[in-house]
Amino acid sequence: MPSSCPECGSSNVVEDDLYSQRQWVCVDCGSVVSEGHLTTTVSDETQGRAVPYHASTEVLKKPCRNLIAGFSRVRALCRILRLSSDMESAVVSLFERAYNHPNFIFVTLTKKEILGGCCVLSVCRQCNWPVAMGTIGYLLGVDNAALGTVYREFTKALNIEISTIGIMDMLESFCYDFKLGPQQVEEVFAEPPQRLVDRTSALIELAADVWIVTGRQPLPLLFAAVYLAWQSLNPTVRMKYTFIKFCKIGKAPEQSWHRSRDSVVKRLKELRDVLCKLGRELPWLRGGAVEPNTVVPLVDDILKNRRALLMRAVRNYEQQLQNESQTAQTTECDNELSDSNRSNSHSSKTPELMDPDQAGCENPPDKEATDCQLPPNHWSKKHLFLPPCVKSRKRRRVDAPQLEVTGDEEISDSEIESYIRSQDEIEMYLKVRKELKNKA
Amino acid sequence: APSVQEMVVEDDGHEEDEERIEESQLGEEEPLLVPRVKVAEDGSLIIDEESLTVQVSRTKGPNPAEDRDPIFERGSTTTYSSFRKGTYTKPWSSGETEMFYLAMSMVGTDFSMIGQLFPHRARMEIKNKFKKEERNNSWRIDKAFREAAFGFRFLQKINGEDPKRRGK
Amino acid sequence: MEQNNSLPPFPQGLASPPGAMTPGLPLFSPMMPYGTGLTPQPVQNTNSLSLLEEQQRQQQQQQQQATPQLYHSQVSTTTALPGNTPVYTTPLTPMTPITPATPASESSGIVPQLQNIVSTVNLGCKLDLKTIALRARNAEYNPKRFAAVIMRIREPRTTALIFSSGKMVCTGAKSEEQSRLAARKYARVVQKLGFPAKFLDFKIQNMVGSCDVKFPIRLEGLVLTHQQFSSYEPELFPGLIYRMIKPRIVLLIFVSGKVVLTGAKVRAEIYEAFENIYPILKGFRKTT
DNA sequence: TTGAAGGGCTTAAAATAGGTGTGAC
DNA sequence: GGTCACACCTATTTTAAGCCCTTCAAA
Repeated sequence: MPSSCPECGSSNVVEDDLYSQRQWVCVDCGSVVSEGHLTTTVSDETQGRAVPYHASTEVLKKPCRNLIAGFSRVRALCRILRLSSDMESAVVSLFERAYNHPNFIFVTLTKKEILGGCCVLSVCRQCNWPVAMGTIGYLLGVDNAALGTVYREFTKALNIEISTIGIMDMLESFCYDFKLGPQQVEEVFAEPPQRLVDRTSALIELAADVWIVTGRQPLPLLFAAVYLAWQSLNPTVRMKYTFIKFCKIGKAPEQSWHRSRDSVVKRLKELRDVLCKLGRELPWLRGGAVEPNTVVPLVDDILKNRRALLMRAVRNYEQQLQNESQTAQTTECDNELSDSNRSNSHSSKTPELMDPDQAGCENPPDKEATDCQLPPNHWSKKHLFLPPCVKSRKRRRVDAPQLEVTGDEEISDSEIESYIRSQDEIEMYLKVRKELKNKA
Repeated sequence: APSVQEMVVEDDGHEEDEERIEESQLGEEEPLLVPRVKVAEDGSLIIDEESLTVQVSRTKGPNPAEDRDPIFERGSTTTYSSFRKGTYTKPWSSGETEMFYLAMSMVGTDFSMIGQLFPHRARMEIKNKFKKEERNNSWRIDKAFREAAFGFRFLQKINGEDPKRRGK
Repeated sequence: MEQNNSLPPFPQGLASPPGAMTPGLPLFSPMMPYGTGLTPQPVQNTNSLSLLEEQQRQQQQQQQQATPQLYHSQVSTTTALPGNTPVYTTPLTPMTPITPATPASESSGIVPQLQNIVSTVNLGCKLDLKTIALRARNAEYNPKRFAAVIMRIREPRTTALIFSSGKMVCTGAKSEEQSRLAARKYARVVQKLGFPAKFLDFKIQNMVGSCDVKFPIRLEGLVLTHQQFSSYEPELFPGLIYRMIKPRIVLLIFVSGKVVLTGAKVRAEIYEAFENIYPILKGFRKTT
């Protein structure tokens, strides 16, 4: 039995028949220890290894410390994320491949560690094991952007099949994360997980249909959908509980939702708005107002009939549009084509956009907030359901008219001289710089 | 011995500190919820013994992953990281904005020096302010540039009397 | 001085936007039609398809078939006349059935707008950056932070990085000509400061364009059928990153229908890339 | 307590280049 | 241990939409 871990020196090495494989594991760093050294590389994983790294002859000598450290780190990650031994083997093998890939030889140690996380993520995705990218980043202690950058390089370099875990893959496990069993919460809060899963799925499907999913982070949306689902399954009691209270009732760890509260709230608003649009189509509600704060009790009915309601809502909307345009006819139509986008004989001059506040204008143009609204015939007006970013356009960029130049224009001396400091200015500049230096 | 994790800590040790606090707090309240990690003094990542024990005992039975039962233990798979480096800029007061334009007319587009004139503003904040003003009030930027001489005289004045005084 | 004044202003080969520069003439795309085999197409190669891939492909094909691409608000495009005259009416009913996607030879009628040009030029002499920073009002120099002088001019509104080697990078212009004019102005400023600056090897290094296809796009569908070109990680970035092989252009595609194109050396590449992507995007519009 | 608003970050491309991280030999 | 050959930080521009943070105003 190994007395200590060769990696971190800890004596906290335990026998572990995990996954019916008898092995010694360092509890502190996750290294798998055997006969005093690491049983690194799953060489039996016949995964067409490009480089037979330090051939099996000199295992102890060559693998540099960072590779060994990397192995224990990826193994630790695998254990934390409860990967099977097969998956862990695949991860380790993949990591060795990635570590020795020419693209990653000279990269920083940080990047090499992130590489380990990428291997875990990649294997998880291929096995449909629901792990968010953010989780890996959290465990590695790196920001998501860094992880994402390395992940892209990694998949490219190793020709890894890009397989994204969709929001639906995450949904079921996500719902089960909430502790809403009858033993865990008051009876009125309790909810069988499967019921929650079913309703949340329906909500997410609806959300996808009406463009709330695309381009958005999955987890805030899941939080919003689960919360709405939970409320709608017993509206009379649960409607008064805010999202945060729900998280506390369901014992969701605060760090999982705290930072994304704002996004969750935005998704909630979007979901409720959509539910309202559908709720208003319910025949038996004729005349009754459906507002975001009262729509939750209708969710059951809405989801049961969502396909029909969706079609009805769209049909009615289009009919209404048609009526409006017929009455308002005659007027000139559709200025879509005049958008800066469209073909113009002199594209860069877009005469419609003649900017009043050109250079040389002394006074504030005080036109300022000209167009915060969409043009009356914007294409988005033709559809009831569109990505929110289309409907809520912020101020249209008033692109200043671009000077049409040949590039060979005369350049006046005076213009150039306006960029040059006079002798007095230079002296003053030096003086100020010196004083700032002294103060610092 | 230089290890991978040490390098990481050097990179963003500050944020690591914050997370460390969060984690230890969490560990105390909900031992079974999440398989936990401890961050050692050297910054290395260590599996919490207790959660490892739990894990081992649970995996004695049929293996979840091998059974392809995604409902089994889900733990922290949905935990979000967000070690994001956000830099918050305090809003510019109108007085401060005036001083920004004054500084512009004095030293031009030397944002580093302007940053030194504004002790509580980093160089990047000055640059972002410039970009924003250029977008929304380009006429003022132009004006500041044209009035460079005036700014220069003003600088002479405040520099001679009290170079320390500035908008803040 | 202006040694190169007599050079053709735009030696890269002038490319008209498809249908844009020829008022009165029918739209015609000077670019290769799609389906030449040179442009990225939905994954068709059968070699090395994993089981998963195969499944995804089949799913996608089903999805595409089920996707009603029959409703569109697009009308037969005519040349836009100068002066904003609306030239067509949107049909009152947007339910006009059309032939399914990929009308290979039809132009989109949309012209990407150039947003940013990056160019380089060699001033051909060693420069003392401290002197430049001291004597130019529009300059900034922090050798500790960055080894170049950052200089800005007001017209064309651009920024330049000037290195002690004499090499210069000019950014921010919205056309090739603007970029060249700006670069010449920077060179003049340097000359005025007493350096024997020349104007050698001016070159456009990168162009960024953007436009709007005016319909929403199912990015999750696009990433499945074009996975070899696409990266879509909504956890990290809301847009889909599409790396087109020919022309070698990277596109950022957003659910809103907005598209950013970058990586071009000449504007024709921007136009060509957009004409390539447009019929693909049309296959993923599906509004509710 | 809740939201709204505003600012700055994320992604892509490309050149420029010194100083330094990184590992093989 | 020095050389070599990479990586990769600082910086510049520009668009897209989302996220995440702070501040401030109504309930």
